[in-house]
Amino acid sequence: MKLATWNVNSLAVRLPQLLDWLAVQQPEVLVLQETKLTDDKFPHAAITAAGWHSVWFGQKTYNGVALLSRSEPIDVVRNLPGFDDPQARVIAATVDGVRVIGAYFPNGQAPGTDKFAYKMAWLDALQAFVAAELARHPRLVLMGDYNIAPEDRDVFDPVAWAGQIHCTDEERAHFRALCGLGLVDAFRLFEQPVKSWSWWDYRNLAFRKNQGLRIDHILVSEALKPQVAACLIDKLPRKNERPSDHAPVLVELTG
DNA sequence: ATGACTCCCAGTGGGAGA
Repeated sequence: MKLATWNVNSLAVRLPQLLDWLAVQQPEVLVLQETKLTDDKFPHAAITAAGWHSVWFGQKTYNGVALLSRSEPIDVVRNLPGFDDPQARVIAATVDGVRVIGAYFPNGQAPGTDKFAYKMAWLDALQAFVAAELARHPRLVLMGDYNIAPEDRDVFDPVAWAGQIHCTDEERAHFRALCGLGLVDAFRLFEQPVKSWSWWDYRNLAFRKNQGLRIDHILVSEALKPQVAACLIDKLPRKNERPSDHAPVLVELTG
């Protein structure tokens, strides 16, 4: 069973690339972030025609998430229950007995700003939600654009980025707290190439120079950990014309 | 170097992203 996450940075722009990628990779489940579409504009028909179920939760201009799956998704949850939020950032569903939470974590802009405070409050609410979901669904995957680089080895220039957004102690503590609920970073279960990133700035020829961050993650529960056979970042879509600034991350579960 | 690029909504520029 292959599951994946991809921040597409506008599904309206990236739909052809998404359909191409689905045809090649054939994931059982894919969660999307930054669809930037109101629900009435979600390209449901094209995705259905390609052979995937889809559920979605979006808004105008910013944010927006979706979950695509080969099997029908059930028990769909949109956003964090009890956390009143005008921003569309979370979609969860059960697919083939696996609870999948897809999330677009807030950017946070910079420490000390209102947006950073929002990120911290959102992370508190996410942690409570994941804990409750784990209690009901031991077989669980939390994946998406975390906007957190967990360790210095996830940053191309850790000295320049020290204390900057995505790399602050507060954000990294939240990442570790999520792991403390009984989740593990699937990517780090395997030997990986050094300088593995999931995002590269559009500016400065960053992709060509491989200057990026690893901020898109797949965390799996302890119950699923023995089934994790592989986890990788697919850099190919970043080489497309008009690419998203993020690459998809995939995990393969046996059985 | 408070930049660089891309997307969006707007409207002939500006905010946000990371």
